[in-house]
Amino acid sequence: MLKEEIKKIIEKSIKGEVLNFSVEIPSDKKLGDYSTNVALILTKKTGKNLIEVANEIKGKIDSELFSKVEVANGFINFFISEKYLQKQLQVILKEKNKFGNLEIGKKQKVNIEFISANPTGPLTLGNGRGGFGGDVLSNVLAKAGYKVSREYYINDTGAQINKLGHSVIGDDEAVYKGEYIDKLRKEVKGRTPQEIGEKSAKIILEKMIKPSVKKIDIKFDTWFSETALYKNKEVDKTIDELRKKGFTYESEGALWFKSSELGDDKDRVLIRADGIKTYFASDIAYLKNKFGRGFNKLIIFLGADHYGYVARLKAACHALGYKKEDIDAIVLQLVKLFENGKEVRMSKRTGIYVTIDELIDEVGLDVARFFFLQRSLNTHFNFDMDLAKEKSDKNPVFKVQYAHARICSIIRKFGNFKFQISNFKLLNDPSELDLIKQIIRFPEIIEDIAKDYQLQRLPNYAIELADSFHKFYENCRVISEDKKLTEARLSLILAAKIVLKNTLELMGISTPDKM
RNA sequence: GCCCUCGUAGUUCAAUGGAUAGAAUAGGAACCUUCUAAGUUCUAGAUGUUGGUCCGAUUCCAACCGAGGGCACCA
Repeated sequence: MLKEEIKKIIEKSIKGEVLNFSVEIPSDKKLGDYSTNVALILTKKTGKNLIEVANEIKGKIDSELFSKVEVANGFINFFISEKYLQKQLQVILKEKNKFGNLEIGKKQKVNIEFISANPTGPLTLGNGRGGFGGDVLSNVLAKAGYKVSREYYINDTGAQINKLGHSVIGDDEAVYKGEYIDKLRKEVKGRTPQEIGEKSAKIILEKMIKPSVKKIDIKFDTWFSETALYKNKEVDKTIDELRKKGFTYESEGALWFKSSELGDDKDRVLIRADGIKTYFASDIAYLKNKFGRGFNKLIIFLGADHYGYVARLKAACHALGYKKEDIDAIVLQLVKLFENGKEVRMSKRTGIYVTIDELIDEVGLDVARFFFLQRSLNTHFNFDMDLAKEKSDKNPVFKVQYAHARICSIIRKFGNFKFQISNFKLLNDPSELDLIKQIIRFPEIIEDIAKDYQLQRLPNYAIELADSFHKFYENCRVISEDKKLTEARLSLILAAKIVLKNTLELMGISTPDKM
């Protein structure tokens, strides 16, 4: 990666100094393609004159990578040489859809658990947010060299299921409402609320949740049932282990976990006084089960309303002898629903919600994915269906897809060709070089997301890449009388196509050949 | 009361402590005889408040104001 290479060159020129400097892309193109603050940091440490230090470092930098190195305002700015950029095209055309594959994951096994909505009703907007996030993060981590497994945890036993049973029966303990409950009432027969609840949960999972998951194009490797943890006695075994290790105590008839000793703000009940095990008990067993399957890292998507869970999960993790750092909890803020400018409280219990299916039917999957992914997961999200519908035709995803379609159209028109590396030196129009600069950023985007999970980098990058292509398209005609130039430009747009496709596919968005 | 998240153009969102705060939409003005105008070019417009740290703060710290969430023998 270019950024890494530049960093190494700088480190060489300041040998002996260990500094936490950065290399970044400046906001203004006039300030170079990449820039470093190393002189500012070094000056602060040594107290020497800034300009002198910067020039001294600049003097030691000698690389074919740069056409120009400048000192300005204490920053050292690098201008990438045309030769280097032209050479990169070859790399992309050779690697094709493998371009951007990284090895930072070192094939470590990662388990990503997301959605995991209770089987008590349809998937809603919030589940969509988590669903797209989990799916795309999985894609990115896989690209970064991790072995990724997608998992959906089904809470198919316990209090919620009992309440579902009551709701289907329609007695005074009913909590869930909606058409699907009325439908289940006609279909499901059973002796007890528990039995009816369990049967209903199965139907909801198979007939509602799984089809919705398929509709938003997510494939889970594992659908993990909570009931299985009880059947295999894993919950009991886990509680025993905690007991033996001295992390539990009895009080007022209940069994408690000493989570407060491990970073949580209070202790938590594992077995209630009435003998019923809490969800937390099975969640610990589930945690142990996941580590037991050999995962090096667990990523868990949680809604903000489950935020309090993070501390106790980490406490449990520690108690069982695993490292807290091996669990990454991603908390996503809730989606608020607006209608006609007013907030409407979403709740499965009141029957007021927007389902995933409705969203996809209204705006389409590509728009929905792009729309959700553009927002950071920890920002509060106000969703207005009318507004979303109105704006969906103007969603920037189309601009990105359009760039891909335009490229396909040109290639269709010209037909097959073989690229000649020697022709790449003809690519020296500013818009051509800009496009190459955008294209080669792709691996850096993957790396950044793999590190900080900020998925919105992906749609943002996609827009910038598409913009660069469209500008190139306006400035340079691909198919012309000049055979060599035509071939060079065809090579360029082919490389752009590869990266556009890679980017869109990571987001789970289609790549149309025609629009 | 304690804890977490958020507050940026009219609107919806970006911005590893960096230079003139970016996009997209909505507004104003241009560009199709030329590989797709779902595009391009120009224009106007924003960091809740008050302090602090720093050469430099949207970013870190403190307080305040506003919004959401969490602090159960609920999930």
